[in-house]
Amino acid sequence: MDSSAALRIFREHLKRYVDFNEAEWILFSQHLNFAKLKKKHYFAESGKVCNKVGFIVKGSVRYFHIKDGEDITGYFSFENEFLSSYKSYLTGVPGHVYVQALEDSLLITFTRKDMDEMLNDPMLAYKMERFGRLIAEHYLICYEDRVTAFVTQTPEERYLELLNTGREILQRMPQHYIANYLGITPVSLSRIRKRILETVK
Amino acid sequence: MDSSAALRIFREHLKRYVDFNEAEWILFSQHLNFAKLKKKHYFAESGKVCNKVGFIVKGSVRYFHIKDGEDITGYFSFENEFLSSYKSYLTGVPGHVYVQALEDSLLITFTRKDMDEMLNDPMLAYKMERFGRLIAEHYLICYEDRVTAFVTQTPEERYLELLNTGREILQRMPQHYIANYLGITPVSLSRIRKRILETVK
DNA sequence: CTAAAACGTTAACAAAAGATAAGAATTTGG
DNA sequence: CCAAATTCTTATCTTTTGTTAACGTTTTAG
Repeated sequence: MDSSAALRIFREHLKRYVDFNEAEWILFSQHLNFAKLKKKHYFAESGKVCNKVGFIVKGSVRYFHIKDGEDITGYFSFENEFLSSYKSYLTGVPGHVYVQALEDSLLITFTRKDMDEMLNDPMLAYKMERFGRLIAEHYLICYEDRVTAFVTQTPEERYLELLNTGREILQRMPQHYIANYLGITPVSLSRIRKRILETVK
Repeated sequence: MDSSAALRIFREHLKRYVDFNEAEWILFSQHLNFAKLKKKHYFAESGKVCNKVGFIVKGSVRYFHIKDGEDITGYFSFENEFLSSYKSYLTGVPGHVYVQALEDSLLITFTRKDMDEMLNDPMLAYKMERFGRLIAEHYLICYEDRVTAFVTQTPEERYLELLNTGREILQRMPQHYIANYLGITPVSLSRIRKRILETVK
């Protein structure tokens, strides 16, 4: 895929959030970069400031933390989703999360510096504030739902819900990552799956 | 407390996010309402669309879900924080959460309709987009941290962290609400507390 | 192609959490 | 002021999860 095809995909996706006119789009796209992220390479690392946001044109990433020497997967992103170590990007403080490509991926990125320039450019400021608001609101809802699931559901219920709504995760992610994502160990998820199979029988 | 004192507090708090000039502030404040919410009364209810956001000048609220006839507390808000059934407010769809005053509370509120008017008013649009963006980013970070805690920490670790960072919750909320907030039962939290006390000895 | 790594299941045991109930202490709401 | 409700702890029992290790299968990387 070439850059212009990637740009088209990105622009199409952004229509959900903001409608840039031609002049605005030209200004905006001047601040965009294209990046290939090879499998297992990092978009963000714990202990480092993440100064950019990416949009996944092709590929996928996982977010993970390292605790007691073990890595624990907390989230995934796929095509047409954004990725960043958001807290670090937003606050400028080093993050605690690793964001790693799960396959060779194609990204469109912009830096915090570019975003600040756009937020300060009278030609773009309004649209960029709006863009930022709608993206943040979108992910706020995602995280709110996830917290609710942890508070109100058992691991088994969370897995059953994933069976209904998380096709992409189920199809594309190994089971031990999914277990972490659900807040349990891989062994425990294996048992839950067995339990469900026996109940269905 | 009278309305103008409440307004001053609100304006002071908003400076963290947006700096309104006098003309903007006059326009903005025309869209604000003052509301007293008596203890145990609801700001939002499951099954209903929540069409407003509030700012707590005085008081506190808890968010809870009802599952199998039991209520499960998921979150709290105190003075100088916003409250809403955000997903419902943002999407216009009925929410699944109850937001209830824990004490007689004083709120400043605005409706979704008012916010939309402001977002469409050329005099205010830019500042309101910015306001919305920064608020959403703030709560996005809160929820991201919370999800990370559920994925990477045990209930005991989450409680120990609350001991370090959650003074307000610990001091103002009964223990069984805190247990729910941590994703466990009240009985389990009581045991964790006992375990910690015995370890310290 | 092949050795190494990664993945998923299962087993056995320990640790933790859920469910239920009882009882004491505290708070509450007329 | 007082009865009722709430809150917290504790005990008992059951269920679930964590931990560790083993094993076969699949995937990966050189």
